Amino acid sequence: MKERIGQPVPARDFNLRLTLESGQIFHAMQDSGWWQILVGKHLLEVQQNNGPLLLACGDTRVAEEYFALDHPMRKIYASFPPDPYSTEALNSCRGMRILRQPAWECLATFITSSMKQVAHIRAMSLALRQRHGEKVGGSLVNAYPAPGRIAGLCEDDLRACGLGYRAKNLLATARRVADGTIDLDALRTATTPDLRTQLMTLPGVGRKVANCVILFAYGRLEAVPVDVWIARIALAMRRRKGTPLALEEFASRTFGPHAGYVQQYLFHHARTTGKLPTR
DNA sequence: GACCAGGTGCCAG
DNA sequence: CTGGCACATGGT
Repeated sequence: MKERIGQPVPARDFNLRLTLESGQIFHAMQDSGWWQILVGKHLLEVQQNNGPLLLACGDTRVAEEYFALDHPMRKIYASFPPDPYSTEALNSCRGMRILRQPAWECLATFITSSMKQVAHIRAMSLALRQRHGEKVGGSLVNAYPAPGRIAGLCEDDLRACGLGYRAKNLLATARRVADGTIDLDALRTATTPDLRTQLMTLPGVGRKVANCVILFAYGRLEAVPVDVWIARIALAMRRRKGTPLALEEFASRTFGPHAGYVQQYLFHHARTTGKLPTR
């Protein structure tokens, strides 16, 4: 049991555990009361007990950026829709942040997420990291394997990590990133529609995965990934069937300017309680 | 065993 | 444009 103090980082309206367990990232590790989170190859070791974020390892600026401590939470909460279900989700998830993830690991992880439960996504992510990622000193998990690394593997190497039919997609996308067919960094300046169009050219990236990357890695807080839970919720609130795209447009309209935040709170609330809006 | 999971891509009508 | 189906894997 290592004893560490940790440098306090002011963090109002921030709930570390909730944020880490909300289905945005799948590789956070607990180590005797501290959380280890790898941001690319940068190790953060943090904990929170009813107050500031305590940082035992890692750069303060990296932590502030990654945990998005600059997000204007009061303004975001004020923009939540006023219906009872959204209010309930807000109250039960207060302090959950939309992280700023490195683009590649976010993209890759959500390619592997299709038709998988959160626990399975985590298992695949950890297998990929431990078998093919670079070691990082002091970290229980390895870094997410770089595009070039995955590009050099074969489909069976990825299937051995539990990816199933997703192996082909991750491999093909890794090769396109590695050979420069798409430049994830250059896309930062693209408009959201252009960004989405570009991401959706990649194998295994449909509208939902693209929106996850747009929200979780590119910080476009208006993006709304429509998965099975959000579809159920939107259906119950809208009381009219529709295509996934129609449901996304409904959500974008109804959830307001920070619809991505609302989406994440509703998703987590629904997934963990099983409750849906009552019409 | 059936059913479901933070979907995507393809094909028929 | 829409609906239906295959695609791997692992857990109730």
